[in-house]
Amino acid sequence: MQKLPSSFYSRRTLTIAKSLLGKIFIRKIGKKILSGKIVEVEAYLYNDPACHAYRGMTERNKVMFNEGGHLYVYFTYGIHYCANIVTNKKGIGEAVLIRAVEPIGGIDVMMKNRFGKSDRHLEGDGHLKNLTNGPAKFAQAFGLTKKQNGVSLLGNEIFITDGEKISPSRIVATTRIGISVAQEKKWRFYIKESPWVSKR
DNA sequence: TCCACGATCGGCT
DNA sequence: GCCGATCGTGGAG
Repeated sequence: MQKLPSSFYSRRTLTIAKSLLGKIFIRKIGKKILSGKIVEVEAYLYNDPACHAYRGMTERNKVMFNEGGHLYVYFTYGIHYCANIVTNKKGIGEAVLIRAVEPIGGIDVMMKNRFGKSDRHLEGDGHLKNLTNGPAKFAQAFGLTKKQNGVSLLGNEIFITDGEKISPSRIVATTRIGISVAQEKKWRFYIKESPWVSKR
């Protein structure tokens, strides 16, 4: 499958958010290849009070001001990491949060990253569905931490490829989760009826 | 320098 | 359904 080019990431953030659904997020770790189909995202725009970049550039959010096509990973609640795709042109400060993926390859590694082991019995539906159905769960399963903050998605370690084409009628737009401002904006997008979308 | 709080998750009631 | 964990960040002073 084709790696998405820089032109994919330099468009309008809301356009990118919707077109990321169905694409394949890939991380290579040594010989292992972790992959998952993106099923749920949220968009964060520069003039949006819920966006980390809303108040301008800081030490934490400076990666968001790169040109689209970089990974922005941040630490929150003293425990979790969340991973975003930086979007739009250099200096703007926008991103798309990956909220959930459908695991495809490297499930044994994801199991180990999430639960500390990869025994076959853990691959029962309970644990499998709980693997990547949330932003911090996805980051943990794919081993994304501050070390990956700022990585280019045009390189060979972490990138996104073409996947399933999702028709507009299968895309649901709703309000974003877990924010205290700009709660009216319907900038959370997910694939209708996907079992891998986060709860709530 | 200080301190309130967060783009969450999992365990407990 | 609710609540606690746990700490880096940044806005306030």
